[in-house]
Amino acid sequence: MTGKIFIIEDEPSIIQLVQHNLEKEGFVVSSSLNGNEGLKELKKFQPNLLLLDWMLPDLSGIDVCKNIRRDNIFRNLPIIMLTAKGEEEDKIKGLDSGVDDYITKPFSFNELLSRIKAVLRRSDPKIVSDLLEFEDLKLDRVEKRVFRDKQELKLGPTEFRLLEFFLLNPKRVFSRDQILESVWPNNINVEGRTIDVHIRRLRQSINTKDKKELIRTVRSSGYSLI
Amino acid sequence: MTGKIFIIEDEPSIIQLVQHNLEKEGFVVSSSLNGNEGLKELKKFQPNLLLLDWMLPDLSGIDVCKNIRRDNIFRNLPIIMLTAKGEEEDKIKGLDSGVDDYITKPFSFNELLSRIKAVLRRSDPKIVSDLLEFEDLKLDRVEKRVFRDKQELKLGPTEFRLLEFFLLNPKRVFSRDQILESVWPNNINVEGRTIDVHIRRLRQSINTKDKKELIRTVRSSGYSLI
DNA sequence: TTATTATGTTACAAAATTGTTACAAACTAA
DNA sequence: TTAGTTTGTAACAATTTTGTAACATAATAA
Repeated sequence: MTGKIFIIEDEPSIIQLVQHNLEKEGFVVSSSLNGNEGLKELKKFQPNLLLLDWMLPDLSGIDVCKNIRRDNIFRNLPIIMLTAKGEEEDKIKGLDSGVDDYITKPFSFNELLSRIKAVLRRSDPKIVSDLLEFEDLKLDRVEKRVFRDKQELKLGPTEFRLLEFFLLNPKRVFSRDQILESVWPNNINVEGRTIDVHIRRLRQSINTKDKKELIRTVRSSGYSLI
Repeated sequence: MTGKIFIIEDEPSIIQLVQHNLEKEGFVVSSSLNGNEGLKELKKFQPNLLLLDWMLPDLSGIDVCKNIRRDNIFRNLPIIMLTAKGEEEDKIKGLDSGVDDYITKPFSFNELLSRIKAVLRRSDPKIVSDLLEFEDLKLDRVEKRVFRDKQELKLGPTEFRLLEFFLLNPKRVFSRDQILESVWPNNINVEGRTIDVHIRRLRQSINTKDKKELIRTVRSSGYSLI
């Protein structure tokens, strides 16, 4: 999961929720609170998919949509429309607005995620791959398996989640706090050197002999894949 | 059941329901919300069967159907039309539109499934095979019999459904919740270690001596066939 | 250099997860 | 009905995983 998703939605709480969860899934996410600004940002951001609210303070979602469909570059940008329940569902359907899917609020994040995956699978199957790769490392999120150069590695649950986390943003340095928040279950608090020890365990698991170190320590900052 | 099914239908809730259940049955599924886009996607997706809504925002189902029947490659694509109740039933029947079957909304999923199977059985009998296989394991869904390498195994009802479930998605890791939802009858709630015990029973039944273990335990995640 | 701080490494007990067995209740077939 | 299956759950055993402390080593600053 490595695509870019743009959100145009005027409710900050929804953006907050969706953005945070999508980033956890490995997407790069950006957003705007209104239509006009959104259209501008869109071109800079070059997303693989757009989440578009139906009711916006300035333009309507439909206007934005039409605008995009006229554009040469973004004509084929997949769009998922967010609508409040009962909110002119008929209009959305009736109008040939070129929306790829729509979902009515309130929705669960998992429901949204599965639709995003479905739409992306149609437009660009590479993006929704459940296989994370980095150098000679492969992690299969469906089968829960990890390979280094053909050879399967045996990781514990936390080691697996930790590696999965790093693979979603290779090369990027994460602080211990960031790692904690993303890898450990919510409202669990571990303290002290716990993460260091888990890093050590992960290192031991993936560093088969005569293979180069893949986890870099950035002193006083954190760790990263390299 | 290994075929590909494409859906053209403008109500996401119906797509959601049908897609989810068809995938449970082992089909690969993709969809579009309108006729024009659907026709394009169709060619990329190369389905074995098409579920086509009668009322679409742009083209009518009939238009789509005619369009397909003119196509050289998809001339013989089996099509099942979905219609709202009383919605011009006569026309559909009367019209020689080249539809293979139709079903009126609302319909039960099982009703749809049996029609799909019937149509597929005519067009491509291999696809509706009721034989699930994995390595040296064979499960016959019609005769309700299981073989491991020629030798018949005797499974209890729950063991059978459990194995059937795993065979529909071999290698994939399922959580206990997912297993519960798919294998146990709806709104039944079992709790605690029930699933683990059933897994143990299934293991005992299929692990004839000197055969390798086929069910993998993924700690903190669930189980999978392997 | 030395002092200080951050990270690596090891060990271990507690906690969590899974395997296994047994058994009573529910269900089936005859 | 009765005899035989099947099912859910509890109880206990075996195993793995986890967090933390303690000590070693490396990096940095003074």
